[in-house]
Amino acid sequence: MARTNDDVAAVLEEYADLLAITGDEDFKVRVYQKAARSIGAHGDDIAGYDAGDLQQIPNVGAKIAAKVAEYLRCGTMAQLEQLRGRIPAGVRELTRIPALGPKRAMALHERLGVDSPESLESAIVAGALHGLPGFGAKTEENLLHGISLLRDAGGRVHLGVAMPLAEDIVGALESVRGCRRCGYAGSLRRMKDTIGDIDVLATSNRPKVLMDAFARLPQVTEVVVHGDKKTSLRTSQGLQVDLRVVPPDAWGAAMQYFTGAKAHNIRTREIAQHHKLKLSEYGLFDAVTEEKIVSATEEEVYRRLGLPWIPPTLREDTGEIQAALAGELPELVTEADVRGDLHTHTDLTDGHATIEDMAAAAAERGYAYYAVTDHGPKLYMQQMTLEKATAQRERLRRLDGTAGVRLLHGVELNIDPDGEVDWQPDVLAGFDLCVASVHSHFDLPRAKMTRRLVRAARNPYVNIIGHPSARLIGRRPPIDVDWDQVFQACARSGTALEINAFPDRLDLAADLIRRAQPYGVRFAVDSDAHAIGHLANLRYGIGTAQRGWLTADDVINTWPLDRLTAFLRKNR
DNA sequence: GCCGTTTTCGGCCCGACTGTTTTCAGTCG
Repeated sequence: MARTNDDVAAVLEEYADLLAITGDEDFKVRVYQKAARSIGAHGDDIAGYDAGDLQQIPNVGAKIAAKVAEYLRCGTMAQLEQLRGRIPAGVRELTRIPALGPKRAMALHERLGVDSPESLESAIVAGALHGLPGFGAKTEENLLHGISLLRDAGGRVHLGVAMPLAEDIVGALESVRGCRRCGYAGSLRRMKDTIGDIDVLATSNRPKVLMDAFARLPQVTEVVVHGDKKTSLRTSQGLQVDLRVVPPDAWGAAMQYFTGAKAHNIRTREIAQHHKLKLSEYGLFDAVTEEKIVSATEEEVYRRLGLPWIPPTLREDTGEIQAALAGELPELVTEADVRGDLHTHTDLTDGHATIEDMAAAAAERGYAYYAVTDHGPKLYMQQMTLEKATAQRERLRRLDGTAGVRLLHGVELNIDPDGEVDWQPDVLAGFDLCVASVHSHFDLPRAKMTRRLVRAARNPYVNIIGHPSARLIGRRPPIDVDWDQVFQACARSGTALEINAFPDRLDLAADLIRRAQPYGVRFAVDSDAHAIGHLANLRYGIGTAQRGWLTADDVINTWPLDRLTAFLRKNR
């Protein structure tokens, strides 16, 4: 969450990796990994913590607390430096090669002096691995392949890439004979903003038929592993897709198992252990008799662990287990709660559809209200003028009410570097709502950037800050802002923060949403649609809102129109 | 190295697949 926590988590992970490489005991490695996760997930910034405070964090004992306190004080830890001295950074890099872990990375380093993926490649080509125990011909081949994969690693993709691919694959598998149920799990079901691989789950009594069909899908470029229960393949985008097939009555247990983040699963399995139970993808079993207790549905599995069903979007081990135990899980906002979209475009500026077509599509989606918010004149290439905006308003008023949708006339203003927007108050007052967004000058220093957003939020006519961090996933980092100041300003002035549902934005991001919510900030989950097809992206925004633990009450476009219009008047 | 609703000692999440093994270690998720 907070920056310091991430730094410390990364340092502890590095320490754990180096311990594993040096062959230290497994449980010790796991303990540092566990502590790293706990600190990474810890709600408060630990920057000012002393060793005593640190020990209050789960899985942080006296020894780790001392090391972290040392790191907070000096910027490093003596013991980490010691390991770094023994193990070149390139050796840790070796473990990023698929199928090469700490043990064999160390063997390569000790026996052959290999200290980077590049030097491993040379060693293999030179035949230096011949005769090295545990490294046969097939392994050499796999390592060379792994190094080339690492070199042009596509990395993670956003939801807009992963979701359609997963839905295509699920659709194809559902039509295979013998397939009972099929669905995606993993980070995709959790609606994480980026996806490293796609996990697909199916039930069948004839797994082999399904596995073979999976391996023959047209998107496949490489079959990585191929078994009866698990098959992994790589697609042309370089994305790995795993298919797991379990017996039909294990659907719930398997879904539970393959949906949660690793940390969430470890927590649930630990809870099972405490109850003298064993939890796996096949079910919840009595640890002693091995007798199966439940497996058919996720609800049963959670219930038997003493927990309510936990929505997939919360399964990150960032407090949801404690909340579930305390009966304090939020009632998350869902797509069904949404009554309208408050940020959309038409072909008057950079949209692709007419105002009539967009409004009809909004009606089709069952919205009660719908805002058209084309760009203001300060985004010069859009050639907007006050005359055009006025003409659009008249056209929209004539359409208003058709098919039962209340049409709102809005605008997406541009926030300039000083926090000023396109028009003066007399013009802004003519709009039903104003979205204001940053579209340029992304590199201002933090203080200036913060002042810019705070000023925009305090503008009595600005109702929503659009895509607040201006990030583009994988292409542009978020702007540097003191978010707490912005959250405070938004809460006080009655300005909502947008959760822009465009899959390469998902902005505000879930961790910042969760930080903003306690300030009393309201949110608008908007599609920012530039075409009819984009309206359906809203689901990604809702997933992000859920990951930020939001309820429908936190989201202004779930409100009835009268409550929304009261909010839009701000305190004017 | 951490932790405790059988434990202050003795445990530590679980299972699948591959490759090099002749029964299993290493890796992955």
